[in-house]
Amino acid sequence: MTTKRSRSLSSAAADSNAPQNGIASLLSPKAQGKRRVTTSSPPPHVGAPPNRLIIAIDLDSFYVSASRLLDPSLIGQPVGVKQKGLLATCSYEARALGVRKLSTVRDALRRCPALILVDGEDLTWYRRLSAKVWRLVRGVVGPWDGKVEKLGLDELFVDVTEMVDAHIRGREEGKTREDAGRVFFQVAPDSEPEAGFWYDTLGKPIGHVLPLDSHASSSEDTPSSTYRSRLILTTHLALHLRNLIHSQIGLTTSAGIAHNKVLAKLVSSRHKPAKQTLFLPRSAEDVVRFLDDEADVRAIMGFGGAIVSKMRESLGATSSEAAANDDASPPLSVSLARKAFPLAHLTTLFGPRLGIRLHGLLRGLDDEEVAPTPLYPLQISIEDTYRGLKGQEVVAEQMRLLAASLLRRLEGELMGSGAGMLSSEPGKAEQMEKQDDRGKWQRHDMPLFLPGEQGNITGKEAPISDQKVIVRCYRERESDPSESSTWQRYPLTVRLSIRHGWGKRTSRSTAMPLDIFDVRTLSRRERAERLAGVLMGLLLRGGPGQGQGQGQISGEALLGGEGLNLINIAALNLATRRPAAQPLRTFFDAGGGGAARQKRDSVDMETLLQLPEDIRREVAAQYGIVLEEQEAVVGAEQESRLDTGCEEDEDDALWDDLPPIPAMDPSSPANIASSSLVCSHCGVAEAPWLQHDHARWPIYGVPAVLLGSATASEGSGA
DNA sequence: ATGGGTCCT
DNA sequence: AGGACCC
Repeated sequence: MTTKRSRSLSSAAADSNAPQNGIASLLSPKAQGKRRVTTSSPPPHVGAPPNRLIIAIDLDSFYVSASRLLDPSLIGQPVGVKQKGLLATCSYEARALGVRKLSTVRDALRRCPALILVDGEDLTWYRRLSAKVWRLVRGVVGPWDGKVEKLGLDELFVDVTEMVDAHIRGREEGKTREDAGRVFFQVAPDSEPEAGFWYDTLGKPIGHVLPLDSHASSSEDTPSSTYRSRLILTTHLALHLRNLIHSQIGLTTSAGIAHNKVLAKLVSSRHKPAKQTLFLPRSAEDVVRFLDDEADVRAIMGFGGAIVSKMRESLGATSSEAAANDDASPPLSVSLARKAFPLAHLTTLFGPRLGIRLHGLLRGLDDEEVAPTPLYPLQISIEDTYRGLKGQEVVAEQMRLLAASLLRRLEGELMGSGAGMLSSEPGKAEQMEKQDDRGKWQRHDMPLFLPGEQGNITGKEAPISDQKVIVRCYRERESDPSESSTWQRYPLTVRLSIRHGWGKRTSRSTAMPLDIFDVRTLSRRERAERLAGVLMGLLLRGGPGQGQGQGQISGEALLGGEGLNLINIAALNLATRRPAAQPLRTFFDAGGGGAARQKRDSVDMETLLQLPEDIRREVAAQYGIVLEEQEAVVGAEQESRLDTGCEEDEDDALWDDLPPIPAMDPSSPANIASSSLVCSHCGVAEAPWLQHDHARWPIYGVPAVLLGSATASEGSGA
């Protein structure tokens, strides 16, 4: 995106279908050139590069397969993995006996008394295995700037464009090994025994191909045979990755290969388990025809419950009245959605950005990049559900339990020894890790508990009538944290979310008490106690401001009507370095917001201006935007952004080094008007509205008496 | 429904 | 802080 491509405004109204990543991207540059002469030029697309090669990988019935790695006696058996009263997933053997994913445990047992239940509420093992798969794949494609994105625990998106094209370049330059009509695809730049795979040069794809007649008739013209062969080569790479996951980790996968994420994911589920599918359309009509096979728009990633229900509502207003409810009504088909919702309709319902995106999705257009999953997550949270949790002590007790288990997770996932986890060779280290891991896990059989129908005293759970049913739980033996292990990330914020019997979630957040990081001097119980204290404070005494009008979260939540239904605790805002002490929040609230917000507001215009011209005009007209003016404004913004070059934050940098006070330039007259604003005690220049706090809590924003002690406690309202 | 996650507004 | 999406 470095060079600004000249925009040919003369491009005819051509086709709103012609495409960001539709059929234009299926044409080689050469073919595009030809097409440009005969018809009109496709709108220049600024953004996702065309011609991407995307693999979507799906781990087959992941919870079941992962459980089987821990407990081989589950192999070949009907297995259901339960979370509370539901089956999160079940084995294919169970499905053959009539068990359905997401059915209630009671239903499943009725249909299949032999069903073996596995506890899936503690995700530790699944999370670890999932991360291992991600690291394995990233280890292969990473060196080529390949991107690997995790979606949930059991799906990956992989962008292998660079990797495949590098191979093809090497092959054109005669740098690859060939033998009897076969070529070696070397997947690691300089591996000792060459890592990679052989493929034949006949150009036959591996696995299934859609649309069905797509590969049979190989007309030479459109789309370009080069692009087709790149996709076909990608099927070999996909198989290689899947073989790797199977041999190194022991999981089978399904995969889809296409030129964008949405289509790759769609085809990956067309042939299931342990199969792969290539999407190889010859035209935009092929794409649309393929999508029209879907009876439910919800199959398209991006169409969720809220969107579909809003669409159905809007449809019901003009056609039938019975569209009110989600569940009972028949699904909205892709073809109906496309015909009934022209662009203007979608942008009216959902705004320009989302509207345009959905409009594209209905035509198979998706320029969303594969976003590499970072080494550490952006947030870590735990939650549990209840049946009307009431009473301050009862709630406090649960809070302690949840706090302790959050701390266990933070220690497990955010502590380590610096460079430890990176790029281990697939050979020994992985094997060691594998065996190590599994030895520490033990099975415990617990009686089955299900949410009770009749109100019970704890408000939690009641055993179902048949006491003989057991649930297999797998737990890791706790091991001592090694001496060299230190925090790699520090969550600066903790957020409490709750749900009452009735309504939606509400949440609020505050600074993380810093002594939870003191693993050497404080026991987990002690640290959990402190965290739980902060959380109870959040629950009881309303929001950060004093006179908050909407304090629905407080008081009555503990005693009133229905009690708590859900508690979720999240650790977020993960910094790379340990904060010195509690930051002054007011400082950031005052200083930080403005520039970033402005930037974000301008994004809408930028994306609007990047659209194909006809769509841009249509949306602009609908919103009364004068395009010429906006082009000038955005252009100026882009240039000034280059000038300043000071990007600043990038989340951690802001928080890292320093207590916040020096972050504001004290020498700037705009900020500090007179020397009377310099603190008489410590000499730090302070904005007027902070003088009071600063006097109470010099420098670090905590009371001075706490600075000497080993652990500065939270400096919140004392 | 569950026990998580992501990004956008 | 809440809402949408994903699994």
